[in-house]
Amino acid sequence: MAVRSGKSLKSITRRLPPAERKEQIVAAARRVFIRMGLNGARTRDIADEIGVTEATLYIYFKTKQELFQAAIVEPLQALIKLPSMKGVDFARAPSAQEKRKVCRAAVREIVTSMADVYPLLITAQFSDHESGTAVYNSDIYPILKEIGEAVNVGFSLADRRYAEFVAISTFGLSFSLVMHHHFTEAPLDIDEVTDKIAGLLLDGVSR
Amino acid sequence: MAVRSGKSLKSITRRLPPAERKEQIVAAARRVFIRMGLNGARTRDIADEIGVTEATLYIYFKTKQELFQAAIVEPLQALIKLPSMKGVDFARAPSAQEKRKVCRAAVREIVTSMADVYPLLITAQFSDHESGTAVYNSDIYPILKEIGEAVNVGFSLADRRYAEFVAISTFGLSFSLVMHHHFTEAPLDIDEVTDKIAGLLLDGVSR
Amino acid sequence: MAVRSGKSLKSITRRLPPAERKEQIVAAARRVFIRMGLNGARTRDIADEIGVTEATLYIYFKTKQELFQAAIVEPLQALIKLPSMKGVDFARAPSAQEKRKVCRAAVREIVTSMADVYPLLITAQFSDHESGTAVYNSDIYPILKEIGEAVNVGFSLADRRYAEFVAISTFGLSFSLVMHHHFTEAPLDIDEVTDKIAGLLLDGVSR
Amino acid sequence: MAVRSGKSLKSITRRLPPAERKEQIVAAARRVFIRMGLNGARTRDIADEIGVTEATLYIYFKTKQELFQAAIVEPLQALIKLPSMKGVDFARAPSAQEKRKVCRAAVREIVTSMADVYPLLITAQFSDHESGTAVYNSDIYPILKEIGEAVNVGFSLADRRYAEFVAISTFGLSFSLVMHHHFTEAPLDIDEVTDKIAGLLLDGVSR
DNA sequence: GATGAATGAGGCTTCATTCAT
DNA sequence: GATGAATGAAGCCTCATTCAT
Repeated sequence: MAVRSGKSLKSITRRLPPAERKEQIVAAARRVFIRMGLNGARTRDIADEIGVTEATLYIYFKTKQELFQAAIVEPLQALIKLPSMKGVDFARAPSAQEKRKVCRAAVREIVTSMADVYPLLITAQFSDHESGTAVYNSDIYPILKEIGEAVNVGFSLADRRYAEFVAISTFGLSFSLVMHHHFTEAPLDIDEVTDKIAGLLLDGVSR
Repeated sequence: MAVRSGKSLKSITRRLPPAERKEQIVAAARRVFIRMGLNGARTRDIADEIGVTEATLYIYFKTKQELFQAAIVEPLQALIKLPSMKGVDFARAPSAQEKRKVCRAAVREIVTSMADVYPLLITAQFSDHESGTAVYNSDIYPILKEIGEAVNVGFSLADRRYAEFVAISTFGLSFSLVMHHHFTEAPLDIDEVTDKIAGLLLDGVSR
Repeated sequence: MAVRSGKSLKSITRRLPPAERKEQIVAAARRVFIRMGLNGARTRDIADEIGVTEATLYIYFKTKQELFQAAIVEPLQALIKLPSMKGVDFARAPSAQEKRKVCRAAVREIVTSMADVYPLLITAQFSDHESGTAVYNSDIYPILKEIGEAVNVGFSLADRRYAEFVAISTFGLSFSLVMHHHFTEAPLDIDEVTDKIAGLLLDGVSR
Repeated sequence: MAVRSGKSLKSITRRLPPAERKEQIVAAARRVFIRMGLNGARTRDIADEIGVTEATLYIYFKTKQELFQAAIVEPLQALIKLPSMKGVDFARAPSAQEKRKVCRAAVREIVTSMADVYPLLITAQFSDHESGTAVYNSDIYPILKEIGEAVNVGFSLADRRYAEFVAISTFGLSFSLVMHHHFTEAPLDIDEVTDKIAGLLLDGVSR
């Protein structure tokens, strides 16, 4: 009347196809890196997270750094490229009314993206000053510039630097609100936030 | 001019008054923690920075954590309390004109503070998730609430949550601009930034 | 000319007759052990050398030690037994002239053998002191003794110990010359070396 | 009747002057490296040998390699340079009788040196092929050449290559006899060995 | 027979921390 | 008060070895 139980609980996950295992490791690493930062994260913790040994990590990644790259930096770069202001076609918006709509759509996209990107962003950016600087200048800033261009066109701003300021501001607004919700664990209502930010950008603090 | 005996160059710094030495250590630690984060910083580096041995650090601080507290968290808390909206007396500002002035002054204070606080802030906040959360909820958020209150009164906003949004936004605007200047190493013109932020808050993106 | 299906280049070698595969593994192991020593050699390197996985090695050998035995120690023992002084029949050599010839033949055999044996010898002997001692006492020394006997008879030496000295010397002469040619990668002319060694043994340094 | 014993046995050795401790570590490392080879030696074993922790080793040496260098390679180089054939002034030896004496003195020096050098030599030379080759070509071979020159002059040999052969032979004779005594743990009588080797070199196997 | 995935044990090295001097 | 020597604990990584497929 043997029960044929699956050996130990652990063995349930044993022997995964490489692609799956790799993805599982990346996901676990991401969680741990986000929680602890690059230097605070222990390979041991990452391995434990999915019930494998540290040695297994090293079948798929040569070093902890490489795993950090795959778990944090690359996804960040991928996510960041996505929202690029493709749909944000201020120029073709005929009326002021229309422009507000386009602006709101753009803000929504940025906020949505920020919600996903935030944990990766701060992990990549603030794990140490040097690599954070690299990420900002090669990945974040170019996107901000792009947003600036769009804004420039949309609002017919004469001043390049002001356009950049607007882009950075939009980033800062999204960032701070997402950060707030991360730290306080309050839920994040994207539509509400979008409305508020768009309102602020268009008209300032509403009285 | 006496030959100042042999010893070593290092020994010139020997035997400092305790308070001075402690301050020297705190300053060195601050530099290193800011550069490397809590986990990336080595007690060795901190000691080297001022030409003492690691053992000396332990005369003044029981653990690295305690040194982090003294070098990063406490100064952050101190700096953060300072600007609190003491001068920001919207209520008493008679005209709209006057209110703009008061608002601008408040923003200036926040930006100035942020410029000082930024390195401490990200070091304390993003070294690891847990202690970052603690700092945010016990130190940052209360200040934001306070700012919110002031805004609330100043702009006669009915909505508490909107006031909070404005506070967080102001934080986010200052933060992002200071961050930008940190990463790009471009100089930071506080007056210019203040004008832009205040303008944005009061009227939205200017056309 | 058929396209020989897809698979991988590697798979061409798949499924070898056991004896062949085993010999292939032994040969690969020998190369790697000679290059890196027992402790420096990695099972990974041995497997890579012939395009199989490490697991395959363990089908044929229980441990790395066992593989070392099969790849280095056993061949060494086999090679060492071969030359034993079968043809070296000093006793029956009638004239002095004849004796010189016999001696020269014996030296030639030893040098030839040393050329083959040298890499195995140093690998087995110097990988670690303990097992090196075992090999020397159980495999090398007995042969040297045998040579000593032959020499004893051939030169009618009264002294056993002197005969042993001659045997060890012959070993040392061959060893050092082969070693020299191994390290300097200069070619080894066996006849030339034989002549020189035999000359030295028979008459000393020739003037 | 307190015995005032020195705490634990271990603590007897605690806190040594750096130079002393360093020498102690080098000596311990030498022993272990000689026993186990570069790759077989464990830093753990070296530390245990003198009752310190592995961490202590790393105060004095940056890596295991560096320790190997200091414990094996450098002493080897130092010892090897010593015997150089300073006193071996064949040229000025007037009679054949005199020359035999000089030759004997030279052999004695080489044998003595070999007795000291042997363990270092095989450790440095046979730990792995690559670094062994380097040591042979840069340290051993030049000395052999020098010996060859001396021999060349002493015996008025026309042939450079033959002189080199004599040098290598002398090395091989000393090496094999010392090796024999190392492996068999028989005592080594330097005078006896010298006589035999010198005899062999001068007159060949004596009948 | 061979592999591919995985592991346990352990290696080298670093680091925060201690303590006698 | 400061140091210099030392350490315990742990970190990253490698390697021989196993085993289900």
